[in-house]
Amino acid sequence: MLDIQLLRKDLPAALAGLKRRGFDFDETTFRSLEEKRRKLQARTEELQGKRNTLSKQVGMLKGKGEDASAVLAEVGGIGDELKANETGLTALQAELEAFLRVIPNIPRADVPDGRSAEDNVEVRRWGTPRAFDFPPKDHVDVGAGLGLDFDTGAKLAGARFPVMTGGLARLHRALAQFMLTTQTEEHGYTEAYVPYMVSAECADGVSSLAKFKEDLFKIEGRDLYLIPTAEYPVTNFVRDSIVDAKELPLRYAAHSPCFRSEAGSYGKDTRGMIRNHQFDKVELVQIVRPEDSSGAHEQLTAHAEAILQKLGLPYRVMLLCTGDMGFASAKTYDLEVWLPGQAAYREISSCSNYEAFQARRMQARYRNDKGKAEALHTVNGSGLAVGRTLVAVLENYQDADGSVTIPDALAPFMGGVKRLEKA
RNA sequence: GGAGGGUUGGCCGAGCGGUUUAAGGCACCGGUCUUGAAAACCGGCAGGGAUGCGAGUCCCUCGUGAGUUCGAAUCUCACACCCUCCGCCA
Repeated sequence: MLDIQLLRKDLPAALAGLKRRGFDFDETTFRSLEEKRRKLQARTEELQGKRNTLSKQVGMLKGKGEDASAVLAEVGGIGDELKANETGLTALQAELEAFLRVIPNIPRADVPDGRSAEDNVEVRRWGTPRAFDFPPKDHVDVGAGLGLDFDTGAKLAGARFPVMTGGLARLHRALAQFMLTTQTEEHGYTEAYVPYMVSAECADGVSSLAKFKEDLFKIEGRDLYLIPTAEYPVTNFVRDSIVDAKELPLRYAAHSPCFRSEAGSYGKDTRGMIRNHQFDKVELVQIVRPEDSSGAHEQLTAHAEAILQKLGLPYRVMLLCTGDMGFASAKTYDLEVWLPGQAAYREISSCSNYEAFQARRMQARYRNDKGKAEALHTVNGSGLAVGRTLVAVLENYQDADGSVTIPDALAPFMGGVKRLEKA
């Protein structure tokens, strides 16, 4: 959520920022709501003040045993108008709040303008794609003989649910373990185990539930949603609280399954494990002072990159343009891993700085040096998406005979298994 | 599923219709004292909002929402959440 003070004090600046990402801000509605609110609030507070003053007089008169009927008659006349004003004001404020909560974040100045992924900017590249002396297969074909089974997944739950068995399932587990261990032991994150469902309130704290409800799986009859990423529960650790500045920065790494309805992506990436309803991810979350978020964002991105480097997977870092960023983000880097089967770089991690946008939505604050409660900044990113990393390993480490060599970094987690071979 | 208890500021905790503009303590900040620190003492200290150049003034908030009342943390109703015990159960 944007700072309403910013909209009140410098609307043109906010509008310019929103325009960069192609958001059509309804200025007429906003100005009209604000004007109505201002007038109604002033009148309501005036009446409330009057009622409070007179009621206190009643108490004083009665305390002294004097007659209060004149004051009672006066205050009685306020009742109806006050009631109507209060009701109207509450409704108006709710309307304003709802209006504000569907406005996206303003991009940072260093985010390039653009309309779509075409306009994203490559920041750096790591590794050299391997030269194959045979035509590399994609992960579906490589995995077919190794325990990757979409037919069984479809029988159990429908399309976009993978089943893995044997060494492949082990590799999947090893990847998650490797990521979590690296992030906690080498990069200083605190491991977190979290609920895989969150309330509507939490969901609306990290993104806009009103806007993106269709992307989530809802639990029938309950105010609970399956999490699309561990960012949802972890970021909400600080919801409705004022964190002691001494505790900052907070840094958490959480491994969880992620559930996404993928509504609107029909026909996209229907093959394989690129886009599924359920996948695992190790998520990195940093909760920091405002002045530290930019540095934390770079650092967290490097922490995600470290996983790809240790696995020897070539990748590039893309700075997303204004038109391709997520709703809540002020700046986002995507990591794209090289997939020989597609001969393309594909997203495997997304690292964003939300600045105070999420913190304001969830009332997450800290006490600054002046002793005032101030909105925190939140930064997060995948470190990494486990399913897509498995895809990258299968495709990059495949051999001509259909087997897959296990990257050295995974050795401690594979119990001596060095290669996955067809049964 | 059944029974009971609870929800007050950053934290703990008093308060059960009008000297509560929410006592007191802890934490935190500033000061006195001290070689320095601790202790002690003195002072400050909830959040959000309206308005004003400003000093300030005012409004809202005691889990949430309704209700009673001139006036509600306090009384009534509904709901949510937490805790304890019983049952069931990985």
